[in-house]
Amino acid sequence: MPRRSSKATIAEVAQRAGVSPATVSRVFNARFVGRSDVAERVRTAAAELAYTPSHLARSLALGQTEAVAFLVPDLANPAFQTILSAMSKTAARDGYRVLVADSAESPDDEPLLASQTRRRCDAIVLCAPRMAKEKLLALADQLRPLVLINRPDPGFAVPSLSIDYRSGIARLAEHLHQLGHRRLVYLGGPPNSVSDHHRRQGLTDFERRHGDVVIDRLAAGAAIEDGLALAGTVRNSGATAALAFNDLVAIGLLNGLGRLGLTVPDDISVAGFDDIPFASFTTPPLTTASVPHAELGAAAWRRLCQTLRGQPADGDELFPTRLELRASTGPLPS
Amino acid sequence: MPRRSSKATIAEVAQRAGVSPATVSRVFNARFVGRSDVAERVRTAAAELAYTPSHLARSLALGQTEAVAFLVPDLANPAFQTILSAMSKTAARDGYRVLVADSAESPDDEPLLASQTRRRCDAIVLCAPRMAKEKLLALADQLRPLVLINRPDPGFAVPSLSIDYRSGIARLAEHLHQLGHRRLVYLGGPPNSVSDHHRRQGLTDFERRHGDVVIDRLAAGAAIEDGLALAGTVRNSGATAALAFNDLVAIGLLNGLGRLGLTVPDDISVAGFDDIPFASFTTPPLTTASVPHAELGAAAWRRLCQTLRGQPADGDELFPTRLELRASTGPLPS
DNA sequence: TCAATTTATGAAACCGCTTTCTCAGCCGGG
DNA sequence: CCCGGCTGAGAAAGCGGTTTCATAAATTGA
Repeated sequence: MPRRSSKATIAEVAQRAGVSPATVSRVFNARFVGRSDVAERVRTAAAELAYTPSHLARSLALGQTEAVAFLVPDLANPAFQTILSAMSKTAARDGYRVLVADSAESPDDEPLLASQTRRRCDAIVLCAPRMAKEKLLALADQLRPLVLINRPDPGFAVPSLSIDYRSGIARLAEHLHQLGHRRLVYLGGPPNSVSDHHRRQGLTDFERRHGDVVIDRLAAGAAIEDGLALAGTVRNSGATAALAFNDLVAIGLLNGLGRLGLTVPDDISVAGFDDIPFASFTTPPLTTASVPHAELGAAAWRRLCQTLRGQPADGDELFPTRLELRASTGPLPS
Repeated sequence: MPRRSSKATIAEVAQRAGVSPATVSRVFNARFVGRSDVAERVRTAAAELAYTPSHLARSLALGQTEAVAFLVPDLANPAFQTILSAMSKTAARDGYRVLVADSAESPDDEPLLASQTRRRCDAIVLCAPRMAKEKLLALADQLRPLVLINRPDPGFAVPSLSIDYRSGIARLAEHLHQLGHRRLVYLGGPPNSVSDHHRRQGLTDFERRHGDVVIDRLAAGAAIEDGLALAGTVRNSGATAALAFNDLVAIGLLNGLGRLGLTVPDDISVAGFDDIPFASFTTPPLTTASVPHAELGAAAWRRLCQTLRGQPADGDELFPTRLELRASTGPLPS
C-alpha cells in the first residue's frame, strides 16, 4: 500500500498497471492506440490509486496552463462583475479558468499586478482605464497575449474591445434635448479615465450639433457615493437634466436628489450609463445606455482563445450601446 | 543573441552571468549568501535578458501554486461578489491569486467543476448551498485543503464559515412583530438550499416565541425576478409584512408591489437579507439583516492561509448579522 | 605552517507529466 | 524461409525551476 497521504503519480499508476508512464499518459490523453486490455489495466490501476494527473506538471510539459487572467480596477462594480461572469463561464466551456486581480482603482499598482498575474497563466484581459498610455505601451509586450478593454488605440498591436461611450452618451444627450432640456450637467468619472474622456468627446460632438445647449462638467467618480455627494451641486447648477458617468453615480445622484426633496424626473431628469442589473429597479427606473457587458466578456475570451490557438485574431471591436429609456428622464419642468 | 521570441530561462541567465542555475535561483529567492559582485552579475544578466522566472516551473518544484479557488453558485449575486472581492484582495497581499468558478446554480455540475478547479491550485473555498450532503462528504477529501461557506456541519472535518441566518431572520421577524405585524409571509430561496433551511428554522424559532403570529411560506428563489414574480401572491396572501430570502428577492418584490399600486411600507412592509450595496438605495431603503460579506471573504483566505502554512486552523466561525432598519418596514397599516 | 572548519558555488537529482525516438515483435510478400 | 514494413510500447530527454549534497577555496586556531 503506497503512502496514503500524498497524491498518486503517473509512475505509480504505471508500475501498478505493469506499463510505462508513457502509456499511462497516452491512455489519459486519448492518444492510446494499442490493445484495449492494456488501456483497461491502466484505467483500473488509476482508479484504485485515485490518480489525478497533476495539472501543474502537465502545464509545464505542455507549456500552457489553461488559465487566463482578468485585471479590473474595481471588482465591486457590477459592470466588471458581469464581464467577469460571462468571461468565466465562456472560458470554462473550453476548460479554461480565470484568475482575477483587482487593482483597487490605483493605476500605479497595475503594471506590477498585471505582470505578476500574467506570469501564472497563458494570457490576460486588461481593463485599466486610467493607466498612462506610455506605461501601457511598455507593458503590452510582456503581457502578450493580451486583450484590452476600453483602450482602443492604434498605437498598440493588441486586440481591443471597447464600448462606444462616445456615441452612447451623445444619444442620451439627444434624448434629453428632444425632451426640451437645454441646460445639462455631466457628472464625470475618475481622473484620467480613458472611458470618461470618450464620454466627454461625445458630449462635445453633441454640443457642436446644438448651439443652444449648455453642458456643465463636474468631477464625480465611479461610485454611488460620488453621485450622492454631488446632489447639492447638481441642484444648484441650474441644469434641468443630469448625465452621470455610470449607473452607480446616477443611483447615488437619484438618492441624493431625493433627500434634498427633489422629484425625478419632474424637477430634474437623470440618466446613467451601463444598464447594470439594478438600473431597472431604481425609483424611478433609470434611463441609461445599455452596454452589452456579457457579450464583451464572451468576446474577450473568444479573442484570447483565438490567439492561444494560433489563429489570426479578429481585430478591434467597438460595441454599440442601446438607449434604454425609462422613467428617470422626462420633459423639461414647466 | 538568443532566440528573441521565447522567454529567457534560468539556464540562459546563469550562462550569461558565468554562474550555475543554482546560484541564479538563490539570488532570486534571497537565499544567496556569497560575494555581492556575483549577485550583481546575476541581476545584470537577468535584466539584460528580461528574465522572469517561470511561475509554473517554480510551482512544480515547490509543490505549490500560490493560487486558491473560489466556487460560487452564481457570480452575478452581489453577495458573492463582495466575498470574492475581499478574498481576492486579502489573498493578493500574500502573493496569492484567486481562481473563480461559477456553477451557474446547477448543483449537479459542482462536484466535477470543483475538483477540476481544485487541481489547479493549492486550496479551495466552496460555496455550494444546494449540493447534497453525501456528495459534499465524498468530495471533501479530494478537495482538501478546503473551506466551506454556509455549510456548518460537524460531519465534515473541514473549517466552515457561516452566516447566522437563523437568528438573523428571527430578529427581523421580531422587528416586524414589534411594529405590530402578525401575519407575515416568507419568500423562500432555491430548493434544497441549506441557507434557506436555516432561515426557515429561524422563523420556526420565532413562531414558537409568538403564538399569535402566522407565517406563510412561499417558494421564490434567489434572484430579483423571483421576488418580482411573487408580488401578486404576496398581496393576496393577506400578510402585512414580507421577509425575503435575500435582498435581490426583496428588491424584486418591492418593485412588483409598486407596479401593483401598493405603497411600501404603508400598505405592506418588506425586509431583505444580506445588505448588498444597493439595499440602502432602493425606494424606500431596504430594511435588512446586514451580513459581513467582506469579513467573510477575508476570513476565508485567513483559514486557507493557515492551513497552507501548516498552522492549526481556527475552527468553525459563525458570523452574526446586524439589523439594518430602514424605511421599507413600518407600523402595521391601520 | 598545517590541520580543522567554515564558506561559497556547482553538479545533479528531482517535481510529475509529455513526447520523440527507438526497438522488439509480428505481418505479409517474394 | 527470410527480410522489409508496420505496430505497439518503453526509454529517455525534456519543460524550468529548487535543493541537497559534495567540493574547492578560504578562514581559523594551535
